[in-house]
Amino acid sequence: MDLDKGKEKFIELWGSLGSQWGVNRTMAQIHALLLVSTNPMSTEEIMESLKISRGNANMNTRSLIDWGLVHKVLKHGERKEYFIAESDMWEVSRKIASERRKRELSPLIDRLNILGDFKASKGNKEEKHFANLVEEITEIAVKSDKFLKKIEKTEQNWFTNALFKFMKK
Amino acid sequence: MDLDKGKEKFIELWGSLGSQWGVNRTMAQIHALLLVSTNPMSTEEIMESLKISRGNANMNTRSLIDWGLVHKVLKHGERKEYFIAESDMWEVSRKIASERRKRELSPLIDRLNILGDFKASKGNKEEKHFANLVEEITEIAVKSDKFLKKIEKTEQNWFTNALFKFMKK
DNA sequence: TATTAATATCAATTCTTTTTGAAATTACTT
DNA sequence: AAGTAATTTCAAAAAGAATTGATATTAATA
Repeated sequence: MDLDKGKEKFIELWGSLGSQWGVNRTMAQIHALLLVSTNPMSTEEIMESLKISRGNANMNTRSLIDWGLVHKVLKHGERKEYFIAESDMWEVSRKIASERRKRELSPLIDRLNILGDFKASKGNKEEKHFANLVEEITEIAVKSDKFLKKIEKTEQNWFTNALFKFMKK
Repeated sequence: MDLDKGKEKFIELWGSLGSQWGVNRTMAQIHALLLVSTNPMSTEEIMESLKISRGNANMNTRSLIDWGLVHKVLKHGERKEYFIAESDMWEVSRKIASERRKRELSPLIDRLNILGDFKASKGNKEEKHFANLVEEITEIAVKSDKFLKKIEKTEQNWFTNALFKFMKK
């Protein structure tokens, strides 16, 4: 497989994966495109490469910036903005974990706490069952949240080592 | 908040969450309904409770069974099938992790390996960059895969304890 | 083996999400 | 401050995903 073919396949792969980590196809494709590119790209170049509209390119590039996965680069003497992707993949994983925690886990915990008002009234079997369910889910959500927060703060090597030990048994 | 209102809120919450873990709204709602219910429910009852069509109820109930999150229950002397949800939430988490690993991580690794043929030809800067990227992603995917496999096999208490220690620092 | 009661299927429809592209806005440059 | 080159916005269109419901299939009973 030659380089261009490889890049193309990679963009395709990353795009189809996007939905798995909470991102639409175009956003994932732009990300992939910038990941494989060795130099910053302009909106025009992104549009051209992926055959997408200006609006689409603009919106999704900005989303990637919001996620912290892509950065603006200004070229000396040029008016146009260029974009470059964070290419340390451990850092990328951290950013995605962080963003999803904020967007998904935190609101979940808030909403579970509302249902948790139930804990007080452990009356009949039905109520116990429900209270217990909410409690268990809350516990898992809170633990996951802590776990991800930890990852966010952790050094790459420390983390991989710890994980490795952990997996050894 | 009274019990029925609580259950209703829970079903709504779980349904809206579904897409985050790779499942459609109805599938998540049926799951929630069976989780809060203290006794097995028939397709009719599910249709009625959630106000959904027979086809929809049937397809999504079967998906839940495929995921291992719901089981068929046969009532003595009755022709109808009833459904019940696995209600130990740690077990539920494990099943979801397991299923997603199989559906998402494994195929990803396969596809990355194809791109990885590149590793051999570390020629110019461009090729190095790309080979390196694919390698890093593969490494993360393989580590995650191992991690999830480990969780699949692990006892609940052992796992939570280990995770707890791990998070302590 | 005919009847009936249930489950499963899938083309058509509805609902949701993404994408387009033209117009509005912003911000350099002369 | 007028002109130009870029970015941003957003209503409408297209694409994609989920749902319906009528029909087909399966399997239990008489």
